[in-house]
Amino acid sequence: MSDLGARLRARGKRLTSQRERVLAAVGHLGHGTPEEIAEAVAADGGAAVSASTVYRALEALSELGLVGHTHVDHRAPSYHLAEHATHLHVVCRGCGWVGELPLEVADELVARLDDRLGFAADVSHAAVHGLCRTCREATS
Amino acid sequence: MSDLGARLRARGKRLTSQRERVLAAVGHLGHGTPEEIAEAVAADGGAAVSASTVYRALEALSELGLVGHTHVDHRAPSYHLAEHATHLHVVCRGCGWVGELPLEVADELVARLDDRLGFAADVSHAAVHGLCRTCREATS
DNA sequence: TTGAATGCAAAAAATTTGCATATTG
DNA sequence: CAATATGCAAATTTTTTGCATTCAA
Repeated sequence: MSDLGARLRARGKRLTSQRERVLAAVGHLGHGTPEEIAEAVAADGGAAVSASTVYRALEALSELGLVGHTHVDHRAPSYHLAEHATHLHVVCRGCGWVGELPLEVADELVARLDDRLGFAADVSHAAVHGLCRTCREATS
Repeated sequence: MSDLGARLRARGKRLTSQRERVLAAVGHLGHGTPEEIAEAVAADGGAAVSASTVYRALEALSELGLVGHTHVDHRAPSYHLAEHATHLHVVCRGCGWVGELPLEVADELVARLDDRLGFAADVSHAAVHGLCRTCREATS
């Protein structure tokens, strides 16, 4: 992966310590809500960053494609590094159960999106909703 | 698909006119945020329902598996009928572009989830995030 | 009846925005 | 320097809760 500063500059943005720290925190946490990320940043030794800066940093990093986010639980976006080795979340609408699966299960979907639209899908950490075996039987 | 009242009762819940109207509004709208759904319900001729009731009704209907929701734009869950004939959303993290594709592109993924977990995935209206062709080139 | 559901209004979250000030390039 | 980013605090927006009241079963 290339240099953060260069990537930011390529988009007319600037490299700041806050952005570096937010990015580091996301990588360190694996997954985290904006609030958790803010806490992690505050705990890295430096001064705390304001909530708005965390939001703005995450937005900037998302535009660069460096971080992504998912809505596993509906209230609370969870951010992660785009390149983080990952899984796919499977969320049950009935009981809230959350399962994980290797990304390979979505390989074909990703390939099709690339073929048809030239779209680079980031399925890592994506959440697929539905009903788990138990709820599925209970609801039929 | 069975009767709404029976389904609710099977879960110890009750059939109310508000729940019927919320369900009807979701079906009529196709897609809608809780707020839009509340407006649609208010416009159906009956009395307006309170926001909290809309939230509670959507939650109840989701538990039954009758409605689902997606986060196309991150702020604002969009609800839809689980059975509504639909598409898959493709959302670009860079520019916000939203595309649509037939559900078939995810057939294999759905089949795998069923095989491996007995999970009934509702990929309809699901949103796959990533970078569109344009942003992809701009960011590389 | 009896417990579940509703309506309201108040309370919480979770974000976003305006602006003066500090920084990067 | 000029333009972008940050910090704060205030303003929004979105959801959730407490409770008295109403309604379904």
